Order: sequence, then C-alpha cells, then structure tokens
Amino acid sequence: MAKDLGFFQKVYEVAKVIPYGRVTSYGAIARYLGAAGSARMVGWAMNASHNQDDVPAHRVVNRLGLLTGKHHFSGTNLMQQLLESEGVVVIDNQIQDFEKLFWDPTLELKS
DNA sequence: ATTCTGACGTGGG
DNA sequence: CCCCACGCCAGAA
Repeated sequence: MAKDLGFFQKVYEVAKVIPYGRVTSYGAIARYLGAAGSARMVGWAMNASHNQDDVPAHRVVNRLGLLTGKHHFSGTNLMQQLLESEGVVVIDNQIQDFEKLFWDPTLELKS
C-alpha cells in the first residue's frame, strides 16, 4: 500500500497511527518518510489535512513540543484543549513531559 | 512560467 | 547560552 499515496497522504497515514494521548514532531514524521530536511512539508501537509477528518493534527507539534500550529485550528486554544482532553498537559503552548509523550514513528512503526 | 511563503530543523557565530 | 541564517520542497498568487 501507500504507493499511490503522495507525500501528503503518507503524512496522513502516519498521523492517523499516532496513539491516543501521544504526540510527535513534524521532523520525526518527515524523517520517517525519508524527507528528513523537509519537515516544513509535513506541516504543510497537515495544513491540507483539514480535509481529512482522521488526521489528528493536534497530536503533531514541533520538536520542542510547542503547539506552533494551534493558531491554525478553529479557535485559539482548540488544539490545546484537544490535547488536554487526551490527558496531555499543556502549559503556555508547551507540552509537559513531551519526551515521555513523544511518539517516534521511526521507532514505533519502522515498518 | 516565476516568485513567495510556510504548522520545521539544524548548524554556525 | 542566545541569536541569526540557511536548507527543503510543495502549493498558491
């Protein structure tokens, strides 16, 4: 599978696999897709993910665990609310225990 | 067709 | 330790 899928679709596939209450970074996904230096594209893909309902973009943050794209969500802190709703503690756009909640597709999926 | 921008990341000073 | 600049590639104007 995933042969007809473009870069965006691949990102969606990975994002969909992110476990509940877990988070990952754009760079991690990009690296998993083989586009290590193209972390930006992952974010761009996420932007288009608005079309996809199964893509939990709120679980994807930058490598610092900051909700950089929260402004792109409906409200201003909808992203934070969604994360907290999953048990993720977010303070001032910063995910607490980010290292602990971090989910690396390269390590977990690594298919 | 060209130009610019963008939800990042890494490296260098 | 903090600040600045560059790289990456795809979509939109």
